[in-house]
Parts: sequence; structure tokens; C-alpha cells
Amino acid sequence: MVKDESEKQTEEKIFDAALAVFEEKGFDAARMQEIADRAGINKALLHYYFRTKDHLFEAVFDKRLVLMFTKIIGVFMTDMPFEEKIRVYYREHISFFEQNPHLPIFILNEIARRPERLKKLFERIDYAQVRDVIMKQNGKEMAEYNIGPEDWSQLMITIISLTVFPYAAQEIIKVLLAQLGDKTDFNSFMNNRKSFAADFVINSIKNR
Amino acid sequence: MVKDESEKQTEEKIFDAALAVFEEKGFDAARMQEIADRAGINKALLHYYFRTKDHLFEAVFDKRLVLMFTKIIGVFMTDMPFEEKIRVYYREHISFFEQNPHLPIFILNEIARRPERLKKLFERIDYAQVRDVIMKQNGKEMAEYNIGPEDWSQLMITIISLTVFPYAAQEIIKVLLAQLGDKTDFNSFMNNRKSFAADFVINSIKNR
DNA sequence: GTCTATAGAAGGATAGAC
DNA sequence: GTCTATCCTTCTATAGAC
Repeated sequence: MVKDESEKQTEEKIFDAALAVFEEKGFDAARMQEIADRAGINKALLHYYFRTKDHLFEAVFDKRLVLMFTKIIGVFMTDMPFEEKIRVYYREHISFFEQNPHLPIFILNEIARRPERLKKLFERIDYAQVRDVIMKQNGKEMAEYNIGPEDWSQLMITIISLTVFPYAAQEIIKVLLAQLGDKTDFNSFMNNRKSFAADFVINSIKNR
Repeated sequence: MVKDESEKQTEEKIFDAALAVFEEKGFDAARMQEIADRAGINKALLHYYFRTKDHLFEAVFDKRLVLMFTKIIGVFMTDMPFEEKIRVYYREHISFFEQNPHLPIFILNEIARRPERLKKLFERIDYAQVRDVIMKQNGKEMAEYNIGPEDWSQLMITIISLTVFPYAAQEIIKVLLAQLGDKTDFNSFMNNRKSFAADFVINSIKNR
């Protein structure tokens, strides 16, 4: 059941405000005062619930990291035919980022600045199991497409690049589209990208 | 002529130190004290030469932004056949990032946090001219490959994604490669990527 | 041009009343 | 649980001597 803003418990209000501020400003520029203001409470209460800025950040970041990771690998753990997987992946992935446009740069930057923040992810996700399922669900088709194990990582990173990068670079792309006199704005650019990227990948692997 | 560290003029030493610190920590976490220490001078002198932290950052950032932009579009302004362009692009681009591995996340993050930082770029680069040269050098082949103007931006962003994203996400990729028990480290992964990415793109556009 | 010393502001964190 | 008031540290920036 979705709670009304006024009914939300304090801890939840703090968490939501922190999420917004950290994602918008990044850890280093985020201010406890601003989080308190947006949550409609005072600074002292932040520390009562989460002790330190680091603790509060960690709570927020872990949740976002798991969400992003899950969204990315989810499709590849299903048993659809690979071609369909690709199409579903780009449709769902871009739709998700339309709702969370600042998530990619937030995750990428915070990990780049402090790589140890990644460790927590692997305490919460059984990576070996994920890998086994992905291999089981995709291995046969990879072989049919003539993609050897040494190129699996390359292909996965390639597929992911095509959606994550444009969101991470969205401010640049907005300017470029404007300079081109393009009538498409960023959102329709990304909407077109659902099919463009899928076609691009499928065409490529069919033609090896 | 390359100057020895001890011969470098003060302003140059400050600039180099600032470049290193800003790129490593980001604007918000960078400290004037650390820049002064690395430059081997004191804080007051930083302000004597660059007045404020913002000014110093701007000097550094503009230079890096122009460098990155130039490196990316350079190849596409030559008159090589498109297929050769793609191969040269990935070879040179990845070699460049091997020397500047933190440049992508630095540029992407600082622009995401304050998009107005992009404006300076277009005061220093004649974008209309760049666009015209690129169109002239690639338009005919695009048509042959059956890529209409509405997909030019999509293709360009796609090509760029394949190298910039892996560097922006390098800490994640390093962990994944390790978890996979892969014998390849990140650098050889990117070295393999020179040909993988080129083949991937070429296969795709030949198969439309 | 370069230094030491310090002003002045901001931010994270805590004490203590209610 | 929640608030006000405040401590303490850190950081940018400047004043002023040499």
C-alpha cells in the first residue's frame, strides 16, 4: 500500500529525501541540512536515525546499486530466445531509466571515487549463481552465434554501454541535439533508441 | 621542449597539480590544500595565480574537455573509408584512454552536476563547421550503408558508447573480470576491445 | 612572487531540554 | 522522538610581512 506523504514514518521520509539529494548532488556536495529540509525535519534527527552522513549514504547507495544491478541482469536470466531478450532488454531498460535518469551517473561516479563501495553488492548478491544462470540461459545460443566465451564479457559490456552511456552523458547529448537543429529532444532520442539499439546488436551478432 | 619538474614555472606547476587532484577527486572533494602540497607551494599562492577554486577548476576543466572532444571527433573529420575510420578510431581512442583512464568519468560527472560547464566548449569550437565537415566526409557512405540522417546521432552515440562507458565503469568491470575468474585484466580487456568493437560496429552496419 | 597567519563561513555532529 | 543551541573542525579566501 502506498503511503501518503503525511503518513510516512520519519525514517522513510529521511531516506527518500537523502536519496533525492545524494543522487542529485553526489556524496561530496550533498548537505545534511538540505536533506533535513526536504524531509521536513531538522539535522539532529538525521543523526538520531542514521548516526553519520556516511551511514545514511550507504543505506541509500546500496539500495540503488542493487536496483540497478538487478534491472540490468534480470532479462538475461530468463529463458527467452536471445533475440527477444535483446528487444525486451532495451525496451524495459530505457523505460526504467526514463523514470530514473540520474541513476547511471550517480552509480558510476560514486564507485569511481570509492571503488570499495562495490564490495557490499557482492555480500548481497550471489554472483556465482547469477553467472551460472546466465551461462545456462545463453550459452547455447552464444555458440550458435559463434561467440566464444572469451567474447562474452565484451558482448555484455557492449549491450549495456548502449543505454547506460547515453544517460550518463545526457546533458552533452541534449546540447548536441539542440545544436543539430534536431527536432527530437533527449527523451524521444532515447525512445527511438529502444529499437535502434536492439537492431544494431542483433544485426551485428547475426553477421559474424 | 619538455621542462624538468624543477624548472617548471609556478603557474604550470599549479595547473598540473590541480589537474591531477580535480580529476582524481572531482571538484567537490578536491582541496586547495592538497593542490598546493602537490605543487610544492602554499595555498595563498594558488589564489594569487587563479583567484578562486572555481577559476582554477575552470582552467583545468576546459582544457580537458576540449582534449576529449577533439580526440573523439578527430577521426571522423578525415577522409578515410568509413570502415577504416572505425578501426582507426577504436585503436587510437582506446590507446588515448589507456593514458587517461579517469578522463571519461571526470568529464561526465562534472557536466552532469553542472551542465552550464559545457557552454565554454562551444565558445571555443565552431560546432557548425565540425558538423559540416563530418557530414561531408561521411554522408555518402552513410547513405550507402542505408543509414538515414535520423539515425546519424544514434550511430555516433553508439560508436562512442563502446569505449567511453567501459572506462567510466572500469572499477565495476575490474571486479566482474576478477569474479569471472578471467585471466584477462582490465587493460587487456580494453586492448581486445579495439578489434572487438570495430568488428561489432562494422558487422552491424553492413547487415542492415 | 612567495610566505605566515588568520579571518570568516559552512558543515557534521552532539548535548540537553521537552 | 523531536527540537534548539552550540561545539569543533575544515575549508576557501585574504591581509600583510618579506
